[in-house]
Amino acid sequence: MAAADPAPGLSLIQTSSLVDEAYRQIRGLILEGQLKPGTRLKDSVLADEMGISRSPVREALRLLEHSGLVEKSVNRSYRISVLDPGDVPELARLRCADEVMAVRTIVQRGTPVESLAKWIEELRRVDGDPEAGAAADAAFHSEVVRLAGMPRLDLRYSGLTDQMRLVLLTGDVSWGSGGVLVDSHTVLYEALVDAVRTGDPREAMRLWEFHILTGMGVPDILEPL
Amino acid sequence: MAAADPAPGLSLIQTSSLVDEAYRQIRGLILEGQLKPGTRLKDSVLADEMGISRSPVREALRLLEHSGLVEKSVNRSYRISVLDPGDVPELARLRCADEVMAVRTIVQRGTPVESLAKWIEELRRVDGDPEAGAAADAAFHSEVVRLAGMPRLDLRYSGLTDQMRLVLLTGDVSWGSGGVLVDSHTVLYEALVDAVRTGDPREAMRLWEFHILTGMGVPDILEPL
DNA sequence: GTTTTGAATTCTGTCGACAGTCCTCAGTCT
DNA sequence: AGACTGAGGACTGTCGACAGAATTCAAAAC
Repeated sequence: MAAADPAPGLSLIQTSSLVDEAYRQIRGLILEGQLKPGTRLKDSVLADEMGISRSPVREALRLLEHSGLVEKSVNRSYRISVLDPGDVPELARLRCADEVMAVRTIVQRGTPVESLAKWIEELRRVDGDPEAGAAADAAFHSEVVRLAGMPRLDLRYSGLTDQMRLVLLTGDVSWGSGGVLVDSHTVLYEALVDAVRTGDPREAMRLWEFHILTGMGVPDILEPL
Repeated sequence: MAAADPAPGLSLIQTSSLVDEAYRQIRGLILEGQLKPGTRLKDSVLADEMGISRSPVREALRLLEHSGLVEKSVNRSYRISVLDPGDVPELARLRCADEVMAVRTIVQRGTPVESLAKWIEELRRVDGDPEAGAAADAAFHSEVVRLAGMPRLDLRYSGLTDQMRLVLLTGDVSWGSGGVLVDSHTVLYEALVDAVRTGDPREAMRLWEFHILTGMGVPDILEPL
């Protein structure tokens, strides 16, 4: 234990390990755009910059590789994954599969969905600010997935959002910046509320998928449900 | 570089790293049932048994944790994950989401699906042998996912099958052992062929989901598509 | 001017070591 | 007898070191 734990008081809960810390930091660097896709990542450099040794950094990089944010071949450095627009259709399909399953599960169980309203609110509040709009958009969709109460779905969906953020960082593509964010999500929300009330998820599923596919600019990659 | 590489000839292609080797071996031990769920895994012991040092073993364990086969808390050993029957519904939902998306994608693209026939064949050949039947069953479904041509889907589906195998190892649950494996899969196969011909995946999706849910013993966790 | 070559440097993969924490288990107290 | 306590050993988290492969860069050849 060498790194600076700035909490001198009672830090009972072990501030997780250096591996988790390194993972968070490197992931942050990538997703904040401070390191561009294709950049080479040398574990020794990263370890130096973070003031820790290479072992935890290596484990963190291995995890990032597993979740698709970095790539590597044997005896060769890690590189930040380069996700072109060509990867968007697959990501869109996976996202549809996950979110639609979340919607179905919520409806099947009759889960209350009011917690989504605050994100509609937020979308309205930040209307016009693309940055904040995208964040609220993402939060809305993550919240739906969370409501399904499926921990493994949560996990893989969050990996998916990371990869989508990475696609946007290539710069050749950008979606969802329309000014219709509020309206579009309001439709989804009301459809979900209806579906929970009636117990029939079909219309909500249809709308949800249409929303995702058009939002990501690939409306034609799937037959309508 | 200390471990025995038993290939003395021209091993040009680096036989991957010790991390991958450790990952494969430990995963094998778990899924073959040689280590029961809940068992404590000490990296030092594993490293000793494999004749390598702890570093690669630790990275491998970290990866296994990420894919859900082992669990751990800080400063505490890894343990083989204990997946009860209570985890089956979530796994079934995730499996439905993935396989149904694979079917839709195949139909949308008109991908040829003849490669599935050989697994129907195999199912007929091994009829009566539960072991081999389960293997052919799994192979059939993996092949469908592979046919969708989505690398990320492949990856996460294979993680899913690992977890399903782990559930079976608790011993409290067992599915799919009916003698109807051949018939059931033949129906799926023919429906998929039809769907590809007509371009309408709906009936195939319905049947597929029904097959998965009943096969895993949770027929009622989703409204029929 | 461009390409090739080869040595120096850098980086990765793996190892052994050390400090701190957790677990074990025998001994003690109620 | 059962619960508590406290050494003692065992295991994890992290580090620095070393060998081998990859990258770099400058000099030489075309």
